[in-house]
Amino acid sequence: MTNLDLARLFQRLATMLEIDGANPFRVRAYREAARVVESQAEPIEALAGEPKRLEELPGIGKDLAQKIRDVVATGSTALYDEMKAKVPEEIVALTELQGLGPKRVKTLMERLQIHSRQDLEAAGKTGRLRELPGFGEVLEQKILKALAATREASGRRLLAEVWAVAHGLAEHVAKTRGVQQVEIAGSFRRRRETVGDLDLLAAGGDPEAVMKAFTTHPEVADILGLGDTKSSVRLASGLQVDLRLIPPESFGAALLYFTGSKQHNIQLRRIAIEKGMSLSEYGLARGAKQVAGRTEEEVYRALGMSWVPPELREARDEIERAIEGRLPSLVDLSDLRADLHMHSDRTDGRESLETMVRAAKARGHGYCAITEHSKALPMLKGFDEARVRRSVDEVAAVRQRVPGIRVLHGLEVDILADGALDLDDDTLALLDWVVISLHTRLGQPGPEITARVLRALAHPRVSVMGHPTARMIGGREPAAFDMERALEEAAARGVLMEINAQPDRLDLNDINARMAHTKGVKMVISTDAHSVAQLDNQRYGVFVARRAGLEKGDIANTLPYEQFMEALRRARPGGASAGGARGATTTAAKETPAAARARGKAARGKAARGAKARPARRKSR
DNA sequence: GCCGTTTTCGGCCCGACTGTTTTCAGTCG
Ligand SMILES: Nc1nc2c(ncn2[C@H]2C[C@H](O)[C@@H](COP(=O)(O)OP(=O)(O)OP(=O)(O)O)O2)c(=O)[nH]1
Ligand SMILES: [Mg+2]
Ligand SMILES: [Mg+2]
Ligand SMILES: [Zn+2]
Repeated sequence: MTNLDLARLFQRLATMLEIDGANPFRVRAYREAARVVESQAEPIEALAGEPKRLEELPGIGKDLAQKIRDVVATGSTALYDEMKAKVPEEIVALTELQGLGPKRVKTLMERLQIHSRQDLEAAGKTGRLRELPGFGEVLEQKILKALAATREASGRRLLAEVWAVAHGLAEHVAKTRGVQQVEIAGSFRRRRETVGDLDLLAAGGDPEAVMKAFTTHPEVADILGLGDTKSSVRLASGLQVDLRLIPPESFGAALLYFTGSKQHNIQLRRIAIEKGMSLSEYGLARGAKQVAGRTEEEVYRALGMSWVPPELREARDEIERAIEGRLPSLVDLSDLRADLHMHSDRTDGRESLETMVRAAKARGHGYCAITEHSKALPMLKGFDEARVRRSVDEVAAVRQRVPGIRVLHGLEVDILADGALDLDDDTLALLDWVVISLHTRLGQPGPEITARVLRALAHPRVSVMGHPTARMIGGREPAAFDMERALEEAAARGVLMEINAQPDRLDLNDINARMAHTKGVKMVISTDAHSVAQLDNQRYGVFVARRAGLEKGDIANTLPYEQFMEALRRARPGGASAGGARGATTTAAKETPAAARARGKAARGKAARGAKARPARRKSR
């Protein structure tokens, strides 16, 4: 049972308890346990086997720890079975409909024996909902409308998918007369990989005029709520957008509130209470006296801590660190100097190798790697050994034609079902940069795929593991290998891990990247671009890194070229890059060691020196 | 149900909008 499965069960149990009328704080405890379980990098299953480990998690005490152990062992726990008899599991999903919370769902269940969306729709269509206490005609219509909307239209979306519309709406609101400031807040500002809605914050202007401008935007299909300080709309695409309007003197406190996360807000508010104050979106106050509120910094400072970057506001350990002044100095997009995972039309990319290299250079990169697929993916024209040999000259030619950027001759080599690599060692030796990836047999059971990954990571020519789990957001589940062991192996062997920046991959994700960091693994942020436009996705990878709390020094492709190659040589003395990729048009006269090997010449000298300079780190395990 | 250099009991974040509530509960952010 994965952490996500466990979290979902406790989330469901919380709602069942809530519908049953349980103490709201008890309900909150179950929700909090679900959140904590979901945010753990290590499998809870494993922790459950060791004494006291679960109880060490915040928000999980004796009781919840035991219930988690029950679920891990048997798939359920007595309370869950008991609640299931009272509150059918299917009922829980009804609370996702707007306007239906635990109380009304309880009424539906008890008065009309409604158990499913179908039951609810039938009752609505025959006008039976409006009769119920706490219901009415308006709500009945609202429910019918919510039922008609597809799950997809109202579900979460990729951050990249809403990037443009978010900025468009913010600009629209900002143009309204009198409006002084507009920010996109919520999960968007925290750069979560998906967002449930958009949350806009504005200050200044006449409330009526601002709300009117907002709700009459051409994309707005439906107005869900309309007040003086807060309105909600649904766009034609189904995306919900909330606008909060606040006086300028409260803008910082409001931005803090509206950025969240909810749990971060609650923790800050508790600290305010401890200090004899009260925090809301209007400001931090001692009694009737405003203490802070114009800027976020002001509020954090008044609470005794430093400003927390939005990406870290997830109620993990950021408040503790902000108090102690131990917040990381997060990596920034402008720190990146390379893109080390790119495809061209030689395999499944859209543009030529030269076009991709020029585009990487135009984005300010000092070096890049071209990494076509290998032969395990014949549909994508994956390279076999002969094709790699021809590629050596193709890359050399591009180095000639595009001065000012170093080009690593790389490949994205498939990890075969047994953990062997898709190309022979002599061929791998032609490469400056070896990305290894899982693309096939992703459904292998945990032990099998763990062994497969560990074997692949142990290959001396490997530079980096690409999109490690192969998950697709909203699609494929992550491969079931033991990430902790894989990261330990990578750390011991100096293999890098990729943070793949494709908006629907983001792999490693923030949780795994955080664990990688604690294991001492360095990472690279790469776009895996199949077109020039996709080179701009790098920022989404940076967001993942920032959410993981990573600094510039944790990301290898922030290094200048020479230092990057030197670090690779040190970390991978037997590796693909042992000799260094010397090819660039500026030094085109010099042959790269890889190229030399390609023509059967010895390039032993440089590789050996690299190895001698610093032996491989080997961590005992 | 969790938690604790103020507590092992008694707190647990705080505010906006809606509809039917005949004075505010329910839901949501
Ligand atoms: N203090 C407090 N703030 C809340 C609460 N619920 C939401 N907020 C704040 C923090 C949230 O980040 C912000 C926006 O609410 P959303 O429901 O849109 O959540 P968020 O954007 O974080 O995630 P999302 O991707 O939309 O699901 O409002 C709450 O119960 N208490
Ligand atoms: Mg939101
Ligand atoms: Mg919202
Ligand atoms: Zn791939």
